[in-house]
Amino acid sequence: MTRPPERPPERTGFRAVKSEIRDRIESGRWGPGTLLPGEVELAEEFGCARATVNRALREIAEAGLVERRRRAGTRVRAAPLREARFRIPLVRAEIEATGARYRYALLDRAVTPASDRLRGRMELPEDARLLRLTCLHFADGLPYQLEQRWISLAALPQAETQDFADSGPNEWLVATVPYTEVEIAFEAAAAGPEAVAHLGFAPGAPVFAIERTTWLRGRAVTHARLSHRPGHRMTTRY
Amino acid sequence: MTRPPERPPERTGFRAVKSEIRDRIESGRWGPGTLLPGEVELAEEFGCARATVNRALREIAEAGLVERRRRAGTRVRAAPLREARFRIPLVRAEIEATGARYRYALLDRAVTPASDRLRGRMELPEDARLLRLTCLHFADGLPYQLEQRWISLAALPQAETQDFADSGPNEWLVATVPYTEVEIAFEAAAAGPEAVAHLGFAPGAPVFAIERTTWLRGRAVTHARLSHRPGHRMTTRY
DNA sequence: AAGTGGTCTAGACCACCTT
DNA sequence: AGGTGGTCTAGACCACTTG
Repeated sequence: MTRPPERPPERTGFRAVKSEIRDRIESGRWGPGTLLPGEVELAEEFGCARATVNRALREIAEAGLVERRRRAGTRVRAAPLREARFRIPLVRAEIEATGARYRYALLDRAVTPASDRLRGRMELPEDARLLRLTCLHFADGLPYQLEQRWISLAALPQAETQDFADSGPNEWLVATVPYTEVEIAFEAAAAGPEAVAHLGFAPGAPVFAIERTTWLRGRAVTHARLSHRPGHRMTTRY
Repeated sequence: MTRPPERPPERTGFRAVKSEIRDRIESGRWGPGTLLPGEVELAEEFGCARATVNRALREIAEAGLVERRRRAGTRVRAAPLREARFRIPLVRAEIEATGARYRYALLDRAVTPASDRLRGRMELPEDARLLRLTCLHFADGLPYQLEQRWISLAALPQAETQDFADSGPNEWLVATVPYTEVEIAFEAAAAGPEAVAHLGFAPGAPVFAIERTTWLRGRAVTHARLSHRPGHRMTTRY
């Protein structure tokens, strides 16, 4: 048996400093509320420049383990404020990553005015016109995700001439238009008629749904509701 | 009307460089796939040190807008790989942040062997003993979240002597034991008997549930299943 | 082989906040 | 008022990777 090419713990550099400091926190040697030594002092201890300690501490602070304030110094957080990060990839990538074959189908396409609910979510004016698409994404021939999408024709008039028959609107969108703001929401909802018809849910069964809205410089671009097949779990580990 | 103390866009520093570069990407001037100028060149353009450009670009890369490789340079990502970040605060903080009054109740407490499902989730040995707690968190007197928690007594023997009558296990845990790894999962599940009894769900109704497991240096510490009251939405914006 | 980003250093000035 | 972190600079060496 040969070992995988495992990196030895770094002996120098900001990674070494970072990992040593994390270790002192995680081992309890520096418990919650402890005031850490100043950057200058740590730099002396580790035999490096202050900038190196600074980078290590900055990253530890970003991770939520410590809190830094001028003049007050760096303190171990009482309740480590950590974030869960989820990557929300294109469905195609998500499906192909599991080794399954991806297939896409457009179920419906229409131009509509915006409903009140949508105008609220997307922060749209009253007379907004939207392109509404209903799509289905398959993994190995089985329905995987139902996508209900609305595209603002004010922001993206060229969407009206796209037919979206062969590839999904999400792929077209990411290649076409950048965005500056995103809102993502997760919820558990009762299966509606479309989820029943296309995902094989019993009426009222629990559906895991993601809603995603994007804006470009304050202007709503698109809103999507992604409903997943029964049993879907969204997981992250860090 | 006075304006809020709005910060003018920075004129110098890595923030200025960062925001200018983001702007060029978001405006489409540097479209997907574009190779950016090198750090040296950008430093000349912006009249700053290379380290300043480096920091700006590093942060833009972390945000997923560009991809950097030695020798190859910095490229605008074709499909911006962006992450959704969720803070999962203590329920108490979550409730009090809305202005509501927080109340806690312990419903049940027992020491049990680990079920197969739990042993899988927590990666526990066969003979593991767990402290199982069932708790309810109220907002303004109404049930807000049902917490089903298991604590490994091998990792945390002192949990056995805690009674958890007055404050929740999560608060005790964050103040007592650090962790190095977390797994978080979201799902939509059908309301079980406890959600029906305590959260007012109809049997089988959709419940938004978060499962969270933590380890300290490879050793399972605790696992929690948090079920939310009807209509709960988890949202993030960036 | 060479050019790119990755990192470190030593020094400096500054903004901010706590005391 | 003074000490802390926040940031910038100029220069240097290094690691990686691609041509």
